[in-house]
Amino acid sequence: MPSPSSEKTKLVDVAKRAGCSPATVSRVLNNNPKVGRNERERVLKAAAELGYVPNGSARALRSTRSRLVGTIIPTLDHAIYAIMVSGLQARLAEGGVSLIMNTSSYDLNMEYEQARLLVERGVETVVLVGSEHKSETIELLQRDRIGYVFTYTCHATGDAAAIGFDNKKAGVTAANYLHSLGHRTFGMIAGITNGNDRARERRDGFLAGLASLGIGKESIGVVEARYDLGSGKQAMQALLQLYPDLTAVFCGSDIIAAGALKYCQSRGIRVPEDLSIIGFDNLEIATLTSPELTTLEVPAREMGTLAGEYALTGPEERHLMRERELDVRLIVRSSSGAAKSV
Amino acid sequence: MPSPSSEKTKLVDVAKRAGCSPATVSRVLNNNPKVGRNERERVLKAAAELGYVPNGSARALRSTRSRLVGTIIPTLDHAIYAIMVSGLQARLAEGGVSLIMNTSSYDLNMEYEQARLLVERGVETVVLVGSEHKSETIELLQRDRIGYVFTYTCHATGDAAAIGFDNKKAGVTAANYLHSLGHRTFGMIAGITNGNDRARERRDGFLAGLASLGIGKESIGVVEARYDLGSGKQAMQALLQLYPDLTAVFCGSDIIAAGALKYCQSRGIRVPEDLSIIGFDNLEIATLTSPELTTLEVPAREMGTLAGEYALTGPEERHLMRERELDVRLIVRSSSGAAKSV
DNA sequence: CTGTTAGCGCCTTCAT
DNA sequence: ATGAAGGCGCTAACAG
Repeated sequence: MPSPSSEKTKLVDVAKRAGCSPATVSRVLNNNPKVGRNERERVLKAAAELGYVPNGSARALRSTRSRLVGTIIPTLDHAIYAIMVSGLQARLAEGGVSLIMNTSSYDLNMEYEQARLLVERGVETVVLVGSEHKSETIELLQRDRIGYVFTYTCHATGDAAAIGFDNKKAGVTAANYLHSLGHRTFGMIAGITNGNDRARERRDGFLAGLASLGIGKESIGVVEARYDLGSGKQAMQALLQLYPDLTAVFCGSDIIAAGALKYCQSRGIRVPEDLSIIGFDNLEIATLTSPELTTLEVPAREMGTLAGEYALTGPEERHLMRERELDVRLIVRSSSGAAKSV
Repeated sequence: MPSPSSEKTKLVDVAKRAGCSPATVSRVLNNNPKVGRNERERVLKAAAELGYVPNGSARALRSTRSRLVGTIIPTLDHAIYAIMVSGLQARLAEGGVSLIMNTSSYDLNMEYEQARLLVERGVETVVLVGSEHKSETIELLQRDRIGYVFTYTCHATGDAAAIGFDNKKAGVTAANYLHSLGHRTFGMIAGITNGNDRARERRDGFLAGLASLGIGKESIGVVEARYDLGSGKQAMQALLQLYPDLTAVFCGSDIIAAGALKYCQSRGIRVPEDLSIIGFDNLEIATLTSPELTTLEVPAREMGTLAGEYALTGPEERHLMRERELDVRLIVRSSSGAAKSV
């Protein structure tokens, strides 16, 4: 026989020590109100003395409540997602729920695989980014009656809830702002739009906004870039090569904008005198560059917190939180300015 | 076509459809080699047709293999941790293991609570930051024979493995570098050292390095700051107020350095002409500032990847990876320069 | 190679 | 308000 101290203590052990039945211990642990005060205290004491830690798997198996939530984000390398997850995790922890975190590398097939894993782990809710997903992913979730929320978008579809903002509207805001500064020739460095509805909608919103201001396609150049500094630089170079006349550039993220800015500085293009650049996200980096970046603020942490709130809300009351649109504020700093008068 | 039946399909259902016993299905699912090719294919086909997803809780309960790993980091808001987690998650995903992520807000008591939750979830390994933890936390893990790894440090203690770097050595490197530039009066903006062995060791290493170069305490000023831009600014202000003569400042992180730099710019202090500033981490932001930051590169992603590797390694072979010291490289950019000759 | 048997630790009726 | 008993879905023995 191994020494008794090396065996994991289980619920029965607590029951023995407290001199009651396993059922009573279980009730105490689950805050079942109909347990006498004496019993309750004896159980709690026994559990503490034994250093009892319940077995989550057994609990989940028996009760079908796993107290697990999953999230699949494109990447943790970009603060915009890390911060959302930060808010999500913090809120879930308050409710005693654990978060399983996965990344998809912006690949919807990979997202599906990760979703399968989450279902296997028995998560009760899945927090997704954007509203574009493989139909298999959605079907998988629906089949197992797992709740799911889209973030970074406010379009709820099917059983999904959505907690986010209107990317299209944000694009329009950027268009209006730059146009109001007198600009008439525009560039956009969008994120990769393939499989990314947020990037696509931002771009479409920007184009639609400009169109309704009477700006024709011939006055707008669009390129795409990955979300990193180097890609931002390259994209800016490509953009200026194709459209040398533009005086204002809207970037799909602050990282891209920072890269674009760096390129301009390396070529002696003055920002904002020669060229206005605005970003998207309002991350900490937006205030690190010189000039500081004008940008659109994305409520990343709040989306996470609210998604956590959603996950902690019982299935009955969830429908009340089906769609939540948060504001995207324009933050004016010094990377944007009036167009040079002709 | 998965049948639209509302009941969740379980292993027995797959067995029935494949015309074999549950045990065989289980074997196939677990890649047990002694299953005939025909059987295996029939099972796989049946599982796919039914859209079968195994129940992780039941598996974990029965087999004591949860395929779950947990991590507790101070915060996700700083890229240095987000990137480590990114590497960790990516490696674990390759092995079909899920990651439960928790944050402690640099609070060791909170870390303990989160550790309890992880134990409850049945994680097989816990990835921690630093080597300073409550004894209760360590005991908890040891009692349940859960493997644990320290990161951002290379001091393995007790049952812990360590995958990281030598913070003290890094501090010495900073001291040597700045001294070699001719500086003789130094400042340091350390991270909050309370409950943070990494911050403490960096500071101690810096001081020790200077001491062995013959620099007396009276020529060194030290303040502490939280890891954000604003705190960096304030700390720089405080430091210069207390020690107006210093010509070189070592910051505990790039964020702090960026804040310090911003403060200098706002006061017309030229960097590096009047003052050299160096950071720590080599995050993307280090190249966003003007001038770009000289800094010490922390192998954040690699630590995560290796910690994942450790977690995927069987208990028998783990001892081979008990201590792993990675290099911290000095990255010289333009925020540091020679001391003004007197 | 494949099937049968017996639980893993807990919660949840159903009794009392 | 408490106890007794059964089984959640799966896998590890053991047979054959």
